[in-house]
Amino acid sequence: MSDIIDGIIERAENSRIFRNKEVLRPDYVPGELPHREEQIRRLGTILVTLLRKERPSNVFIYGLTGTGKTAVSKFVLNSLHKRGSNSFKYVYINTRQSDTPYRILADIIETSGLTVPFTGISTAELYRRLVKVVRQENRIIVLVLDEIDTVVKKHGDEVLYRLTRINEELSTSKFTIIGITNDINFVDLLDPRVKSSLGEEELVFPPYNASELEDILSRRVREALKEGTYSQNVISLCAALAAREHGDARRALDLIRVSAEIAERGGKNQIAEDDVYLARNEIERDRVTEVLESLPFHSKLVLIAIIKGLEQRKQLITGEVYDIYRRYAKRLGLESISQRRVSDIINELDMVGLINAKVINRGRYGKTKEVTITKEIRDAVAKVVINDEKLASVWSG
DNA sequence: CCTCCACCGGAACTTACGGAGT
DNA sequence: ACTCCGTAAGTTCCGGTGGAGG
Repeated sequence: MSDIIDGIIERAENSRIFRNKEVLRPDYVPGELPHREEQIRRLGTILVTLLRKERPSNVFIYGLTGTGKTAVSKFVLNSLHKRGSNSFKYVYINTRQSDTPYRILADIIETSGLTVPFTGISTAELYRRLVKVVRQENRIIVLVLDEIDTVVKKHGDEVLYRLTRINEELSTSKFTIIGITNDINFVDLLDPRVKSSLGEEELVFPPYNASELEDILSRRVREALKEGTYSQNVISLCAALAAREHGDARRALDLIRVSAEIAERGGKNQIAEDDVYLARNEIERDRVTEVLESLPFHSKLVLIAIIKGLEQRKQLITGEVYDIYRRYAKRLGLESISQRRVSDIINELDMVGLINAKVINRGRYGKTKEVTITKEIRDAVAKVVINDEKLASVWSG
């Protein structure tokens, strides 16, 4: 057994291309963040008061995915923590993973070493426990809520309101909240009280342009890959492809990492431009696979109905999707879901980026949603679907 | 200018489940 | 044993609604 692992490690150590793969992973916080100096300075200025044990203002951070919001926040907080670890503690929570008030509270409490039952206890009780825990901490707690828009969209802003109000129940311990969002319009959903309290300070992260991305990649790659394994053309290509996606640095890093993996698997010593294109497809396929597997059965069936329907017609509307879905469900001997639910599923599929759905008005012929899908995703779905017996039978039959 | 289609989408409720507290 | 709780998936009910066609 262990020799299998040894073999893998050995091969990893003897990599032809990688020097340190970690550096290219999305959650890696680099020692330098080029082109984000301004944001670092501003966030740092807001948060230095932590070292004097004073509560900093709450901060709101806007910016699209892969513009360095999370990295800068972690970077600044880590740096300050090194200089005064007793004066504050910080808790990072991604609200995409912890997407309910209950989970958020549980996560905060758990950072103090206590365990909280997964379920069974009321949220109100959790607030009580939180206050108790925080009181014992006796220092400032910086709460970083990443992708804060996802909770608010699902569960409203009450959690935020209550968290900002916790300060009033405390004497020595204080909460500071850093809210990170990539949806700029999201503040409009907030209660004015929450809005003003949370937005004491605001920071905007603009997207990187192609040359900035190229610079970022070049620096990272120097650490991550061995010399002579990559050309400037390959870097430029990754940067250009990522720049097309609104300047997403995460995407650029993924591209170069997967390109390197592909080159390595092919036994090559150098990354070619073709590897980058292959990487792009592979990333897409992996994403689709992951999303698809986490979907409930009926959602998958609706997706197949959409794909199959689009093979017949140029465009599809909700009613047509529902009809096709119903036929499939019947063929499988399953009870159908309501059209209302299918409408929601279409929205969900749109949200995770598997399809495009947009509401259209066809005057006399009603208001509905028009659904489309890209060829890449259709192909990726086709490859995943054959692993499920039921789905495969519908797919081919 | 009005009608009316084919849905949209909010809200409240249901069911099934795993677990807590007492 | 019994009651209470959150989550996930789904249902029922129902008030909108943009614009082509009369």
